[in-house]
Amino acid sequence: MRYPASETAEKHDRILEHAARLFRERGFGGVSVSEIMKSTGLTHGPFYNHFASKEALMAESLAHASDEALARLATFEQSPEQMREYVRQYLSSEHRDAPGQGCIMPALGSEICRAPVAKAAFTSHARAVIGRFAKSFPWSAKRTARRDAIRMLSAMVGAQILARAVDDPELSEEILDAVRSEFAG
Amino acid sequence: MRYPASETAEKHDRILEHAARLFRERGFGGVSVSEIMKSTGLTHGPFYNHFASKEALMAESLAHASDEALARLATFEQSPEQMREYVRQYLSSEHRDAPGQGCIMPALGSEICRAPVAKAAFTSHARAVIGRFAKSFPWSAKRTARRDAIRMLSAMVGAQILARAVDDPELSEEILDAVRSEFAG
DNA sequence: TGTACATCAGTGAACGCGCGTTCACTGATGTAC
DNA sequence: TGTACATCAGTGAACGCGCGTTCACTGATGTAC
Repeated sequence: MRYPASETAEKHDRILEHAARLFRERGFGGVSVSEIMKSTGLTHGPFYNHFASKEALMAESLAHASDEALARLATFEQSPEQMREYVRQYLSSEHRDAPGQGCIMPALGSEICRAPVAKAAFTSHARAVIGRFAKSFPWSAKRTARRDAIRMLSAMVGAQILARAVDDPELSEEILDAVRSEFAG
Repeated sequence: MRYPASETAEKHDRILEHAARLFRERGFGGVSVSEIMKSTGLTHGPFYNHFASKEALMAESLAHASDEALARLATFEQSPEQMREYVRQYLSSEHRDAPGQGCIMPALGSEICRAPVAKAAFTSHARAVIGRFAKSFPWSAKRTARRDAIRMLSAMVGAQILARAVDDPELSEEILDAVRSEFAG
């Protein structure tokens, strides 16, 4: 049946929101179109009224998660100390244990390497984050800020992946702590 | 039909070898049992003569790749300069472009986070690599060697994932170079 | 050494299942008059 | 303002497909005598 026009855009966003969370929690391959639609309270049929394919949703949900992440990052760019706090939160066990709300890079990194459709959104996200880090983090020298930003981002992403992949809670904490203390005291 | 007993163990190893390569290239979900068997020159049927399940193969092939990687690492532990060369090779575009022969951490990291069966093998691999790095890399202070080793491993894994996930060859090289120059001049 | 037979890795058809995607149909909403 | 009808997002059955896994069967190998 026909629905109020206002609801259509809202539903599109709701699908995106749920997809972005579920993909990060379980990976692209670990979530079906049906599950995503069910989690928004619909059947799987109208999915194709909103998206051309699952791959298109993957790309769009990545862009959506990127927008959200960059907006959140912006709230930390007011001061050097807040940027350190951002890094502290990134490398927290809370972030480790909630990939669904967290950074797309550790959550989907390995899969994005093999998903051509997803690479464009990932690339522009990575570029944006590197630029923001270079600009806002209290580096010792402006000249090497960009390089330092890349080093920090690499360490943050790697640490979060290792911390999540590891079986032993103590080792997991040790990994987070090692990188946290390097950049955020 | 029955086959010479000597061939059985050899086939087991060949399946492991091909699985370890294919999983790293395409992810656990991106390779079917049939494909793995076909690539060893067999049909899919006898797979279950060798392994209890696909999950069991995932775990065993991870352990196999870990053994190989640690043996390779050992050949670089003769001198500090060789350890730097190891890092240089890890962060090379050759490694980036050949995940099938490369490190399991960037290749399967995100997926291992969600694959309980794979975490034990991953953990013991990570622990071993951290220990070797701490012992053999020319750190400025022995007291902080372990922490430094974790930082370096995190940055290496993160950089390789970012370099692979990124669409733009220039940015990809920049990421590898930033971390390479930090640890290996 | 030669023969008869049990073994068991490999074959390939078949299983149930869930996937991404399609489509004929429904019926409240928005619109034309 | 009231009525008739076209619209189109949602429904849910159905599609072909490939997956992991099973199993009755095959036949060269290894073994018992």
